[in-house]
Amino acid sequence: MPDNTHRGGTAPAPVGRRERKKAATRQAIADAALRLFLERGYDDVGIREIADAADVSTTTLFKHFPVKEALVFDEEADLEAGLLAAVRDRPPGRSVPNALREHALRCRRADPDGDPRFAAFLELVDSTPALREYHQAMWLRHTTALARVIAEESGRPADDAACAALAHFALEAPHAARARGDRRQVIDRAFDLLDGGWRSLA
Amino acid sequence: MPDNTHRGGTAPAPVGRRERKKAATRQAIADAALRLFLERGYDDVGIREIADAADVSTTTLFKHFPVKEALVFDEEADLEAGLLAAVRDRPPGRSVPNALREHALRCRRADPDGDPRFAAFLELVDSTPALREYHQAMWLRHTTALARVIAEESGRPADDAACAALAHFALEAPHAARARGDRRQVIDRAFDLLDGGWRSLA
DNA sequence: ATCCATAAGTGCAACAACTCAACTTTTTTA
DNA sequence: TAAAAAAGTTGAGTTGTTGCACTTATGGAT
Repeated sequence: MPDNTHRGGTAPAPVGRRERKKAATRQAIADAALRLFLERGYDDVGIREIADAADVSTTTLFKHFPVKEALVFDEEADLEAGLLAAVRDRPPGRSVPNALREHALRCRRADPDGDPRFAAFLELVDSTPALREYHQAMWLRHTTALARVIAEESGRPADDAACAALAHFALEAPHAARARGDRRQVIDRAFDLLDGGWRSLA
Repeated sequence: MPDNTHRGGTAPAPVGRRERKKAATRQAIADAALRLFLERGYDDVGIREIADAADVSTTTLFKHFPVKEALVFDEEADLEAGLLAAVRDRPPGRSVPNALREHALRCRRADPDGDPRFAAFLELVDSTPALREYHQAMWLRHTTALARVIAEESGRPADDAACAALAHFALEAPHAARARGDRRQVIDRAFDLLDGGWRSLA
């Protein structure tokens, strides 16, 4: 039995008609959802309504997305690669924590010349508690992968406790700054803390 | 109008008959809930069932507890005092991060000679994702208070960004160690990181 | 002693998110 | 071309949670 069902890592090529159609419905659902959410707010749009708008039954909807929150983070699937690359491919001389700092600052910036839909998206997530929590939980799932890369880069054992701690803290840093006026400041101090501590490790 | 409705901080004295009865029903609900949860697991006990067991309507139940998870953390209300005290009253010469480390280690230890109901409680929380998350979110609500105390103790401005970062990380440390065999190790390394970083701050 | 505003509690119906089981249609592959 | 497999539908059910209209008890003021 030839296995053409798996998509090779980053390759987004849907091969059979089947998978193309599946991807299409999925996209239709996600699009309808995001449109409605942006129009009227996350909490004021029900599942049924989204399903109707995408011309799909609610059961079908839940076959594509496990929970309501997931409808929003459809595209945000592969940020892990970028995260790990930020550590691995950092300029020589830059410490691991500093590489993570730079990535954290670069990552969630609604830069003014990008398309405004992205800004609206960030605003939506940031202003909806359920989405914030879901996103953060999603983000933390990369902890072990990040810890492993840090271990490699610093010549420590793959399951080193210090690496695990650093990884977790680095991923939590943006969350620490939430709901404060001086987001940038807090993130900077947070990584100062981590950088100093990391250096002081034997 | 005399105000006898407020309870002075830590004073658990219900004065009027009314408040006594209210506290009684609340207790009855919480007891029934915890008993059922321990018997059959959190997810396999419904709200209606708990309400029945406590001989109360579901509406009444939700007037005492905002969400299902809150039924479990009835007594765990005032841990903040202990947390802040651990920083303020630390032995002379001990750094703030180290005081927090000690508190973290002391706090969530199901010490073997305590009553086994507490151990069962910890096991329940630890094995139920919904409860873990709720508990962590609850715990993080002390961030600002902790940050303020740290600021006082270290002669920094009350809203200092570094203090906010340290406070958040300290409260996250136990969470970082979750789902790992070497909890103790990770917590220790985490606070090593914070201690080293904190010293290296100008 | 009594009256009344208020708060606790009830019953019931509803909603939203999600699940389940049985069934139809389409596509793949053997 | 037949059959295995996957996508989708339908419809009814479960669970946490809320709203509404209503009763009962309590405590303070008259």
